Amino acid sequence: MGRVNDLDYAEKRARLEDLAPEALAELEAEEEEDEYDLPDLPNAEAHDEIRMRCAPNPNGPWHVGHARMPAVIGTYRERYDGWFCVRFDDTDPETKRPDLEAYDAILDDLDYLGFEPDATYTASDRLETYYDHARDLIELGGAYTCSCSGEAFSELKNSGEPCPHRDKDEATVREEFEAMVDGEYDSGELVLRVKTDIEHKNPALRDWVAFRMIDTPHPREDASEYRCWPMLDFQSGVDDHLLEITHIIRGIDLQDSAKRQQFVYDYFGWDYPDVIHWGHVQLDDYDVTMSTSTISELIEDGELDGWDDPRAPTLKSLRRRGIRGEAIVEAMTGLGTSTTDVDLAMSSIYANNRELIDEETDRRFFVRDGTQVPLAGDPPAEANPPLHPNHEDRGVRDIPVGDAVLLEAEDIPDGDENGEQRIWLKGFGCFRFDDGVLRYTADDIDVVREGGVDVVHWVPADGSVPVRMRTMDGDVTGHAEPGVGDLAADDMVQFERVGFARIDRHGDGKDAETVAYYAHP
RNA sequence: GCUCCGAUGGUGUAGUCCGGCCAAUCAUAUUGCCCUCUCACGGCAAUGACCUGGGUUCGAAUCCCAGUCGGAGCACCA
Repeated sequence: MGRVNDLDYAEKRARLEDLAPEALAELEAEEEEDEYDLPDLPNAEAHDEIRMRCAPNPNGPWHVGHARMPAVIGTYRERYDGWFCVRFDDTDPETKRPDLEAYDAILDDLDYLGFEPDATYTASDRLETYYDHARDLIELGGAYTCSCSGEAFSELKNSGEPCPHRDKDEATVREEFEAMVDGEYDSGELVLRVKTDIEHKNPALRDWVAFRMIDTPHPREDASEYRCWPMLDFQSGVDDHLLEITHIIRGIDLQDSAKRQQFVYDYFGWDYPDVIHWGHVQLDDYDVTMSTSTISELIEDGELDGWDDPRAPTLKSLRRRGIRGEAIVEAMTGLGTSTTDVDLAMSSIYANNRELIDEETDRRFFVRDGTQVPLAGDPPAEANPPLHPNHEDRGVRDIPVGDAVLLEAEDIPDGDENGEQRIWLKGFGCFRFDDGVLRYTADDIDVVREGGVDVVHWVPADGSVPVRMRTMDGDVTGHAEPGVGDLAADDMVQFERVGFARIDRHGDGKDAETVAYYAHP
C-alpha cells in the first residue's frame, strides 16, 4: 500500500493499465464527463442547432459582470457546436440612452474575452419589423391603444379592472397605432398595450405596454426619425422568435418577461425558447460598484481616469492590467447558472490568470521606495539572475552593478551586532551590512541554503528604470532593473516578491517614468 | 399589498429530479511543512458547509409542511 502511494501519477496509471485496463478506462471516462463546469442546456437534444443571443444595452463599455453572458453562451456554443449573436437592444433613446461609442466598445470587449459573434443585430435598425408585428397583433385582437396616465392605469390594474380603452374597436386601434408610428402623438399621450389577462393573479403580467412615444431622437442617425418605440418585452420577444433563438439566458430581473411575452407568443402561435435565469454577480476587492452608470459618473467627475482605470471594475481595466480574457471566462463559467446571487472572488480570476501566464513570464527586480546603500569590498561588476527559475534555457539577465544599490527599507539589516548582518542580493552575492555600507563577503550560496542569510531583491542605484506602478489601491513608485527599459508595451513581467504586472508605456527622455499596471500577486 | 425565485465551508461549485454508494465533490482562499538564490510554480498536510423546526421513512443535503433569511417583478427602463 505504502509503496503504491509513493508512485507518481504516471507510474500508477501504467501499473493500473497492466493490472486492470478496464478499470482504468472507466476511471478516465468519468474524468471526461466531469470536465464541464456548466450544466447541460435543457432540451438541447430537441434542436438541430443551439442558438443563443447576447442582448446588451449599449450604454457604455462592459464591466466585469457583463462578461458572464458571453462566457457562458460562448462556452455552450463551443460545446454544442451552436450559434450566438450579439443583439443591441437599444430601444430607449431617452432613459437608457445608448452611447454611440459603446456599440464598438462592447464588440471590442467581446473580442478580448475571446469570442466572435456569429452575427450582430441592432434593434433600432429593425423598427419596421416590430411595427409589422404590432399590426398583426392588433389584427388578432391582442393589443389596444390606451391613453390612460401611467398612474391611473396602475391603479385600475392593481385592482384587476380593465381600462375603458380595452374594448376599443380594431379599426380605431389600427388607426391610432399608425398615428403613433407616424409620430403624431407626444410622449406620454398614447401607448399600445398587449391584451393579456387583466385579472391575472400576478399583477406584473397584466396588460403591459408594448409601444410608447419618445420625443427625444435616437442618437443613431439611422434611427433618429422614429418616435414610436417598442418596449423590451415586445422587441425582444419578437426578435427571439425571428432569430430562432432556442435558449435564452438572462438575469432574474427578467424573471417575469417570459410569462409576459408568452401572451404574444400565444397570439402568434409561436413556441417560447427555453429560459435560464441567473442571479446577480458581485465582485469582492473593489470600492467602486459594478454599475455602468456609476462608473460613468465617476469618470465624468474625474474620480476615475477612464474606463480602464485600475480601480474600475471594468473589462478594459482588467485588460490593461494584463489579465487574459480567458481567465475571466473560466471564472464566469465556474459560477454556473444558479438563480441565487453570487460573489465572484477576484482571487479566482487571478488564480486562473497566474496559471496562464506564470510559465511564460520572465522575472525582474522592482524595488519600491528604494533606499540607496553603497557597496564595498570589490564585488563583481555584473549580476546574472535567471529570467525564469523553471526555465534555465531562457538565460539570465545581465545587470551591471555600480557602486551602490537600492533596497527596500525592510530588507536592510538592522545593524545590531548580535543579529545576522549578511544578506544575499539575489543573482549577485553575499554582503555584510556594516556602518551603512554593504561589504562583499564572497561567501558562496551555501550560507543561504544553511539558513540565516536572507535573499533580497534589489536594483543598481545607477541605470535602473523609474517606475510608476498603477494598482487598485493607488500608485506605487520605485525602480526596476535596467532591462525593464527595453521591454515593449504589453509585455508582462513578474516583479519578484511584488507580483505580476503589465508594461504599459515608457516615458520620454531621461528620468522619465515607465508606467506599469499591477495585475495580481 | 400582490406575484415569483432561492438557501451546501470565507468564496464558487458537485450531489437534490429518481432517498442509502455523502461522517458530502472539486476549485479557490487561509495556515503549516517540503522544494527553491525571496516571489511564483510544484508537492504534502490542515482548516472549514448541507438555514431552522416539524413530518414521512429502517434510513433525509435529497421528499412533504411551516417558519426564518435573502433576491426579483408589479415602469410609457433594459
